[in-house]
Amino acid sequence: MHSKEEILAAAAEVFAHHGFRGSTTRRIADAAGVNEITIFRQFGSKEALLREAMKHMTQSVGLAALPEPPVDPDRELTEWSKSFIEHLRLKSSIIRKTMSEMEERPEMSNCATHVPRQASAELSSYLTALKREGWTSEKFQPRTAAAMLMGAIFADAMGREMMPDVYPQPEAKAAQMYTRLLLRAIGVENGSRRTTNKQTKRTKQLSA
Amino acid sequence: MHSKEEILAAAAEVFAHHGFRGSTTRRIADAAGVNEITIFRQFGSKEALLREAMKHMTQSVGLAALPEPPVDPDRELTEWSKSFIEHLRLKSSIIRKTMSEMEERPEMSNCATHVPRQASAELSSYLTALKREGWTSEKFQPRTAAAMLMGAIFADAMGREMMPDVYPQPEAKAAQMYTRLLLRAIGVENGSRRTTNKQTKRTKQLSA
DNA sequence: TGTGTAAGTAAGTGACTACTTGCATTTCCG
DNA sequence: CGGAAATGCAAGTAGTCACTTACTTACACA
Repeated sequence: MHSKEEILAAAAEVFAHHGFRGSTTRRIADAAGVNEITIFRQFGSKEALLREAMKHMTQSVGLAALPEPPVDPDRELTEWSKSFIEHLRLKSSIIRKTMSEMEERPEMSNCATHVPRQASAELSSYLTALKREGWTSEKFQPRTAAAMLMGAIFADAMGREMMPDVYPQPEAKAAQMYTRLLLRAIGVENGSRRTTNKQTKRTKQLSA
Repeated sequence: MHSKEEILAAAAEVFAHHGFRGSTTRRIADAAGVNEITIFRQFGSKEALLREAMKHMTQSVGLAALPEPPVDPDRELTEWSKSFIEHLRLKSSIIRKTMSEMEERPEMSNCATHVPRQASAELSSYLTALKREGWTSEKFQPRTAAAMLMGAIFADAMGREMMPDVYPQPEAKAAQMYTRLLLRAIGVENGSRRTTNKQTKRTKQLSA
């Protein structure tokens, strides 16, 4: 009974280091401190185990929330970016493996898209709110701006280890620097609102 | 003799689809229309073959050049971004595989970092030139801005296939949209220079 | 005390892997 | 034409892979 969780954790760990083909049932069993047979009795096959391990892992992810409506865009977005980059860095190995496996094992990576999809939706709606509430002075598509910030953060988290000289220093400030650039791109400055009377009816109702 | 090139091409193709462990010598030989033994006689081992295939492939990459000094930043940067994203999309499979293999086979991915490193260096120096020549109105670190644009483009090229709804539409305009956002972030507008007397001595000499 | 269930041990199956050996065939070039 | 180099074919080696079978041990619970 206790072994099921351990096997799932071990499978995720081994997969992160060696990919699907490198995740032999022997290695997973050793990592879990369990007999190889137990794996087959509990999960039926290597593929079923790794599928379940994937599902199990994506459930326990929590991202910093973005407030609705925005109050302090610079602070809020920076915090969000930091928590996002931290998450990506922690899981960078497993993300790289999953991405490389997506053509041969689409079900696995489909389940892995859940976190970035949700992050993208939240960020997009936050940027839409910024626009609606009059914080921005430039025209932009929220989805494009969101993809740009998330893309910069993603690439940093994936590539810095391999090419440290390409990414900004210090590593700890990178999320903040990308966030500042994005805010300037959409015309948000100094934490002050451009206009205050741009709220929609719905928003007025909500804040009333 | 003629088979050597075909084997290298086939190896790259198979590696792009199946990764290192999935690139069996049998599969590569079949893809190249060659007997499996020929591979061992020509390259000695599977690892040596894939190493050579990697080197062979990275040599034939050409990126759009960025002029020095900048003349029309919007046009030039957009063209550069387009050629960069096109290159990444063409090679997205092999890039994903190489990235996922970097922990287990560092030599291979070290050779793969050559293109992005060079692109980063060129873009950074172009952005530095923009600053020096007075095109920009905002403070920024060239390397950070370069990482942001390249990161957005990279993430788009890697992830759009898996999550099309997260990235801007239409696909063909994505590079341009990221470029515009970056130019606004660093304060370049309308193709007009902010100041004209900010040139350094060296630049004046060159233009004389 | 007896029974069911989860776990372990030992051994093995067939398929696939990288790689080798020995020999026949083709291709090219002087 | 002659000889060397490149390539193909058949067979095989030693190892690993996922997965199975048959049997044993440990423990919970009634």
